[in-house]
Amino acid sequence: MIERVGTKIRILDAAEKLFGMNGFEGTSLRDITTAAEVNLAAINYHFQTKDSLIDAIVARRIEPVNKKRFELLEAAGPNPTVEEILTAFMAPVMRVKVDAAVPLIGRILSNPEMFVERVFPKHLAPVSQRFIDALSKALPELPPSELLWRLHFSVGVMTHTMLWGRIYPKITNGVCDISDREALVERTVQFAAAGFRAPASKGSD
Amino acid sequence: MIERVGTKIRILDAAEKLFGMNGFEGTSLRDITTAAEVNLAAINYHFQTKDSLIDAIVARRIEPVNKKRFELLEAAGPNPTVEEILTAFMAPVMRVKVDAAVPLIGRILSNPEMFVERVFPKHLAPVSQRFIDALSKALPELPPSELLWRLHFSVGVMTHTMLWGRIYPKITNGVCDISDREALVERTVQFAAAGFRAPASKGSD
DNA sequence: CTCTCGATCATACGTTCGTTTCAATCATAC
DNA sequence: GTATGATTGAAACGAACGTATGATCGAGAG
Repeated sequence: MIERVGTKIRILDAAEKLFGMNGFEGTSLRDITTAAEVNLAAINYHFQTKDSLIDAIVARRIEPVNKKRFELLEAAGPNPTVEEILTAFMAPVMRVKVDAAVPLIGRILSNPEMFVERVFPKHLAPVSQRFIDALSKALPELPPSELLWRLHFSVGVMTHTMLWGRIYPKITNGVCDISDREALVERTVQFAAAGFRAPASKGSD
Repeated sequence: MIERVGTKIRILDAAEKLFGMNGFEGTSLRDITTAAEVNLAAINYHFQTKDSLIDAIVARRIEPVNKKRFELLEAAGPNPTVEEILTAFMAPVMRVKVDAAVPLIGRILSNPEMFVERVFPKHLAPVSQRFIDALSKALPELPPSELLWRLHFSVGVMTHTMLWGRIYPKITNGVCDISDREALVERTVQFAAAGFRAPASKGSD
C-alpha cells in the first residue's frame, strides 16, 4: 500500500508550488486540489477560506526563517559587522530548502497589499526592529532615515532575486542562475553591504 | 460645456491608476469603466481585449522612459561613470511625472511572467544591452556575470522602491516617502553604485 | 433633409471563481 | 457487532469575470 501523506499537507505543498509559479490570484482552488489530488471541498474543510490557506502557507515558511535569522544574529556576537547582520537577515531566506518556496517568498514580498496587512504585522515587525537596531549600532554615523532606506533597498535586492530566479536565466542565456544558494548569499550581501557603507546622500536628515 | 477628454484616454488613465493600486488581476474591466465613467463595452471597442489594454498602458509609459534613458546616457559622453550610467538607467523611471504610473511600473517589473513574455522582448532588450555595454566599459575588471548580477540587483532596488513607495511609509511612521523624486534618484544611485564597486565575489567566473 | 459610419449604450452570453451543502465513507471506541 | 465523530465525495450555489451582440446616438457630407 502506498503511503499517502495527509490531505492537509498535500494541499499546502501543491498550493505553495502553484502560488509561487502563477501568483495568488492566478491560482484557483481547483488548480490546487487537482494538483494535490484531493477533493475541492477539502480546502474549505481544512482551511475555511482561500485567504486562510495563504496565511497558513506563509506562516509555514516564514516562521523558521525568522527563527534562523535571530539565531544567526545572536551567533555573530554583541557587535556584528554589516556583512554579518545582512547575512543573518538574508541567508535564511535564500537558503530555504524547498525549491517551490523560493518563488513563493518572492510573491509574498512583492505583494504590498497582502504584505502590509497580513504578513508584516504578524511575522516581520519584531524582526525588522531588531535588525534596524543592529545596523544602526554597526553604522552609527549613518542617519536613521538613510539606514531605513538602505535596508529597504536591500530587501529589494533580495526579493527581486528570489522572484526572478526562475525567470532571469531565460533572458540572459543562463547567467544569473540561483541554484547555488551560497554564492547567491555572498553576492547579495556583498552588494548590499557596499551600498550601506556608501557616504550618506546630502538630502538625508 | 465641460471639456470631456476622449474615452480612450479616460480608459487608459483610469486603468493605469487601478492596475497600479490593485494589480492586473485584481482590477476588473468593470472597475475600470466605472472609474473612467465610460461604458463597459468601450474597452473592447477601443482595445479589443484586456491584455491589449495592458500592453497599451505599458507602452505609453515605458517608451518615453526608454527614450530619456538613451538621451541621458548619450549626454554623459563617451566614457560615463558608473553613477552617470545608473542615473541614466534609473532616473527616467523614478522621475515619471504621473503619480499613478509609479506603482504601475512597479507592478510591471514585479510580474515576471508578463514581463518576460510581453515587456522585455518588445521594450527592454535593446535598452539593457546598451547599458550592459556601458557598465562593462566603466568597470572593465568586473567579471561579466557579476556585472549582470549587480545590474539585476539594481533593478531590484529600483523596482522595490517604486512598488512599495505608496505603502512603505505606513510601516515606518512616515519615513521612506518617495515624493521627493530627485532625492530618491540620488539615494538609489549611490546605493547601487557602491554595490557595483564592491570587490567581485569569489564565485564569479 | 438624408445617409453614413464611428462611437456609445444596455444587455446578455458562457465561463470560472470561492464557497456551501449534504450524503457517503472511514477509523476508532464501546 | 454498532455508534460516533472526523474526513472525503459529488454536485451545486450565486457572484464576478472577460467578451460579444445589436440597437442607438451624433456629427459631418452630400
